[in-house]
Amino acid sequence: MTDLDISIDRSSPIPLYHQVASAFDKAIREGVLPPETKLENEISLAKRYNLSRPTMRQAMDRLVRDGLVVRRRGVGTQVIGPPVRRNLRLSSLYNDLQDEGSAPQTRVLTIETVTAPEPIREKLGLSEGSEVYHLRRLRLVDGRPLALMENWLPVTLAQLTRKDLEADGLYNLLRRAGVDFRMAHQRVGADVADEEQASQLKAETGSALVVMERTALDSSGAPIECGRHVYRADRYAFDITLMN
Amino acid sequence: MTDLDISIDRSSPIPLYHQVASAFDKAIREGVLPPETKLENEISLAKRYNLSRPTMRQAMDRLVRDGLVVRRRGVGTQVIGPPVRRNLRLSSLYNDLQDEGSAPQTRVLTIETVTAPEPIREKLGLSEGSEVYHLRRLRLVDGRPLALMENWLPVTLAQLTRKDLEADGLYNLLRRAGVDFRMAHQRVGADVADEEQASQLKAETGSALVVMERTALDSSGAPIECGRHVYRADRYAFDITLMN
DNA sequence: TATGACAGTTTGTCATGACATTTAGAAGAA
DNA sequence: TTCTTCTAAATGTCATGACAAACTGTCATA
Repeated sequence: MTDLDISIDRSSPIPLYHQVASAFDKAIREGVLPPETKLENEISLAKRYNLSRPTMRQAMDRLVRDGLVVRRRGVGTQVIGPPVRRNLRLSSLYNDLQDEGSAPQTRVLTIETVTAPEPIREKLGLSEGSEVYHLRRLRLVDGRPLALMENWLPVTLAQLTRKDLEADGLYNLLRRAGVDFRMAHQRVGADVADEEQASQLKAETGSALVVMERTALDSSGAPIECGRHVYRADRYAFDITLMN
Repeated sequence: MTDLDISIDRSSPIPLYHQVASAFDKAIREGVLPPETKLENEISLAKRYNLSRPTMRQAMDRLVRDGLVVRRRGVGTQVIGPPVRRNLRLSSLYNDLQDEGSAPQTRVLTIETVTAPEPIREKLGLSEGSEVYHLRRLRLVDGRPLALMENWLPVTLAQLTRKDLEADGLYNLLRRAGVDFRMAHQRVGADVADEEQASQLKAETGSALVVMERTALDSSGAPIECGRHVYRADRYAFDITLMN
């Protein structure tokens, strides 16, 4: 049972429940409220912070949903522990590498506009004869090849140049062009490197590659982009956390 | 704008907000409320179903969190569409295959208890000299080999026999023994098949394998089990949906 | 015709109040 | 000593009421 000192600014535009939830979130992350700590009951917490009980509950709802605390009827509320990093957000290799503190580099191997080949046309839900960008790029980290990336997207989405693509990640460019990413269907499998892949990735022909295929959708559910990326298996894998 | 007929049973132990949310959930899944349908405002919905507005909001909160509807202040509430299958639940290959309508079979190659090797001891957070089960199994579907699975778990968790393991999935056996799964950290990569793997999986030596490593934790955060599974890449891949 | 202001609409936030359900511990009975 | 019942504590559900913030559409003015 711990008393947590929180300063609540009632003149702030930030909702009260959000201020309280954030303060508890921070205290849990920083270990001020360690796992298994029993929190005061809702009624007394609400009194302590001079809030109504539903407002206090709303703050706790947030923490429960974030997996930081557990509530049991008749018992009380207890800290579970710091949040689990699940890797479920729609991101890009470029952004992921940046988040890790790496400096991703891109070499554009192909940038062309073509009439969408049949499987691409289907994946992107385009009509016959639609034009798409066909991109092939090599991604390097610290000067070392990591992935070969092939992507297809409608030309109507954005104007892309070699220079753009070598300066920033594709998803960043699309976002800047107003594309509204909502979700992506992703499949992770494996393959072995052929001669060209091995050459580009500075690996042995026949070595293992992690293969990721993805179709990204915007908020109306329309496909934006599809692609196939292959990564050196000795340098990359996909981490995720599954929950019950 | 659509009127949805809902029967609410006020004598039922099921909370009112849950009954309403379920009815809307069902209507959205079944296309009765198709994507982009504008729902009535909260106040009039609450009146229609003879509920208080916070109760109606609580039902809508559920739908918003499940990604079925979107709410905009000043505008109203709109159906997004049926839920997206994200594959984020902690499951097992056995259960996944069953869910797909397949009949998984298991051949036990190794079942032994050993003193935990150092990397396993660390992964499972065990003390020096602890005994663990070491399991190696072949999983087949329709008589065709799909995956080679190696798992390690403390002997204190359950009594496992060859017969048990060939009759049911490991996770099912552990659940039946009272193990409380909470989450698992999973990594998906790639490798190439050595001679033994190729032989067991009826594949070519040097062919691509999808590699999944996982450590499962119980609800107290203690590691339960860790394992490394390799799958024929031509037969299996990991599908997931990422959201923004 | 275009822009800005205003009004109406809808969701978001917050409060007070009350009852129901579940849990754990204590007390009583066998 | 063990089992059952009861009580207190805590969360879960639900209601009424009120104000704030964001959005859209309409109207007036330049």
